[in-house]
Amino acid sequence: MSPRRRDSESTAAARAERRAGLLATAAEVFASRGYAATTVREVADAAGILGGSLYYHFDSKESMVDEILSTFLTDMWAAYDRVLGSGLGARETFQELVTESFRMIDRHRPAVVIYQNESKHLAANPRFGYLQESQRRFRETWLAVLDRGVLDGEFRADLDTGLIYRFIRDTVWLAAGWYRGDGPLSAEEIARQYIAMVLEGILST
Amino acid sequence: MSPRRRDSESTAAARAERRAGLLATAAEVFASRGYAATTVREVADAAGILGGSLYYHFDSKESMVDEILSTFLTDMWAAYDRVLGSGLGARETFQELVTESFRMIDRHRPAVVIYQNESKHLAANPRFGYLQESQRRFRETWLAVLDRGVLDGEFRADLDTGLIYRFIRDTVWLAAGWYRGDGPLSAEEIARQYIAMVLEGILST
Amino acid sequence: MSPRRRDSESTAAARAERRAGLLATAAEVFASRGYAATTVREVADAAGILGGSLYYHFDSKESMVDEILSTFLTDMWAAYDRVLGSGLGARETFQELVTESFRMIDRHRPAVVIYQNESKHLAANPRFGYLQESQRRFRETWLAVLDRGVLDGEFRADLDTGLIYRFIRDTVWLAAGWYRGDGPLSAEEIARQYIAMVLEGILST
Amino acid sequence: MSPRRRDSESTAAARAERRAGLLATAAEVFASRGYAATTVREVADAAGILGGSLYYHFDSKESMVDEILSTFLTDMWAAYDRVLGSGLGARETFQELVTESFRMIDRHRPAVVIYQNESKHLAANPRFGYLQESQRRFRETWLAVLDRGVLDGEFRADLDTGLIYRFIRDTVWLAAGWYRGDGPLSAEEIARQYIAMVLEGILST
DNA sequence: CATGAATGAGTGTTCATTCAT
DNA sequence: AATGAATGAACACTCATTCAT
Repeated sequence: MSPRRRDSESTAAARAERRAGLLATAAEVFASRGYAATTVREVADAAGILGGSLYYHFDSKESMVDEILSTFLTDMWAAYDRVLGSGLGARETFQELVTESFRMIDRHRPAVVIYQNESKHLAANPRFGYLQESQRRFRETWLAVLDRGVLDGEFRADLDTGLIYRFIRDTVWLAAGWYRGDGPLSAEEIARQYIAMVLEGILST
Repeated sequence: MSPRRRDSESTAAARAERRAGLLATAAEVFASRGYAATTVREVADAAGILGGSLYYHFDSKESMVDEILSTFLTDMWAAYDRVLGSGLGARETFQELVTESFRMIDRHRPAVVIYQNESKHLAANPRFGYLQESQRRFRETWLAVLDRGVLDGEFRADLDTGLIYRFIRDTVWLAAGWYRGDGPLSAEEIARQYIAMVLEGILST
Repeated sequence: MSPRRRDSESTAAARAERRAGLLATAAEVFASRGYAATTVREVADAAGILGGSLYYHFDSKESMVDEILSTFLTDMWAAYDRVLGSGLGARETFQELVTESFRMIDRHRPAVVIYQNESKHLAANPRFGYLQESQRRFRETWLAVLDRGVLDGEFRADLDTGLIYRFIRDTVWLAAGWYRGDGPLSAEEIARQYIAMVLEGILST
Repeated sequence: MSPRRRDSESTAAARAERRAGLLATAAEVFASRGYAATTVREVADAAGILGGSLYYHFDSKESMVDEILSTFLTDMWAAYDRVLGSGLGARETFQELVTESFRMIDRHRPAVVIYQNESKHLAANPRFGYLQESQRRFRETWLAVLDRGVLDGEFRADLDTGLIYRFIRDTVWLAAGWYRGDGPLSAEEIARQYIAMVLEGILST
């Protein structure tokens, strides 16, 4: 490795690190104020620079959310695919997917909040076509798990799986709105309680 | 009734009807595009008038959401209070509250969507202080039902009621995002399935 | 006089009276809030009718000021012409013109205030060409009186009459800004004090 | 002085200079068109930039007049206080205050015009409370000078000082409406003539 | 005569974005 | 990398004016 190469690598790495830091800041602000309601200046203020300076790092405000959301979704699908590829039964797959979802909230909380609040509006933009694609796949995945569970006799036969899917999807991601990483409950603990509720119900037996 | 009174009544009624119609239009647009992202001109376009004309009927964009949300909340609390005052046990109260919630979604769908998406940001404005108050009361009400159910032995003793409350709150209102009054499922049918899931779980027994 | 004519006369008279009443109201509002800053609705509110209703009586907001100002100026020039045609000397003419000016303030206070505050801006509009014409004649008249007074030896020979004219013009009309018809001083009393100051100075002798 | 300090000083100075230049332009436009009737775009046009660009330098149209007027008043009171603190008699104080006033017109002509035309309306806004305070002090100052002059026997005993004060106030500031710095008369020359008129009258002796 | 609803041009202001330095 | 000044389109809102009733 020549010093020259060393330099260009370290500057490229430094640049990537700066981008990531700025994106983390932006995600936090977008999540708390809402993407549309957040001004570029607010993001810049939070990062300690001037509004115009952000444009050295990013093409536009839109490209910031874009990167935030796609990073999160890539990570999420990697985790989901790991679960789906491990040959578990419906019930165990259910448990693992829920658990991974809460872990995602733990790791990407601002991104999940943005995803939950803004993806419906953003999806109208062709640039964010992958959001619709991801939602389609998400639905497909969950329905398959639920349907197989019914078929295998693990889940109740009278379930409207389309309906149950919607309830699950909504609750899982909305937890990002109130989850605090520093609170008393770990992501795994929350997942356990949630799984217990959905699998066994809240009635005493 | 003199003709005079008749006239003033009918014009007052006509005015109220026009307001209500415009508010319904505004609610629809706010719900689908988001309050902040919706321009006054878009609302006016949807109503078939010009932007400025809305200001003959309303003071501001803000006063429109205000009226939309407070009308919904007033109606909702009337229904909730009817249930809470009828002396039912925890489990039946739970069922009735959930059912009423889905009926609200049926009757006030756009308002519920707005409430769900925007109330966090709007609540920062003193004018919308009633949103925080309503949320506080909502939480109090549901926690009381859940806690009593645990105490009475109707609900499982190991529930983290604070956590369950959050899950219920999220799912119930988020259903407004996908519910269609003209779809195959009535509000009562959706409520029944939801109640079954939460009370008994999705496992086969 | 036929009853027919009587009717049309009385309605014409009633209409003229209504106009005059509305104009008096408008003048008051224009004077206190400023012409540009006053909305048509404010004038209508003060008159106890709705904004649009004013347009039954007047073509436009502009035509209201127009009528207010031209009525005042017509009255003023009639009084000035009476003085100028009575063959008085420079000093007595001076005294009489000042006295008439203060009487004008007494009778047309709101109009004078509007004239003072707005005529400079209105004069740019061709419709108000008579304002410039009136100002020209006003200057001519006063300069003639001052110059004759100097020539006749009644006024000091070292006066810059152009300068003195401006001072007089400004003070005389500006008095409309603070004069109250119901205050302790009559228009004639104020005129006397003003004349004494300008003619003899404020030094003790 | 390090280059660093040099830089930050020169940019801060450049910024202040730009502000001052824009304010001078704004004052000119406000004075000639009237504050309310002037649009922000007109100010910007006069400055050779676009409407929105003004908001990089100023918070609002209001904050521009605010700065214009308060700068003028601060300067004026500094000059007045210098005169009042120099232990002169009533007559000489009178002469010096008048002279300083005309010098103010010379230096702050547009600001004086705005002050004269708009302060009555602006004073209704709490932000401009200092206008009322300044007017109160102005009146107090002049009345004290006139009253002392009467007491000391320098001014005529039969003066209604309240009335004379109003005349003086009006004329002095209204001169800003016609004074041209490049005209034939200097501020001091105008002051001399004005003082002569008020002190000794215009009658020949 | 007056109302009530609407128009449409224009106002102050915001904000994502650009670019010379 | 970042600044600071500017752009220009868009926004919420205002208001003189119109007109059917």
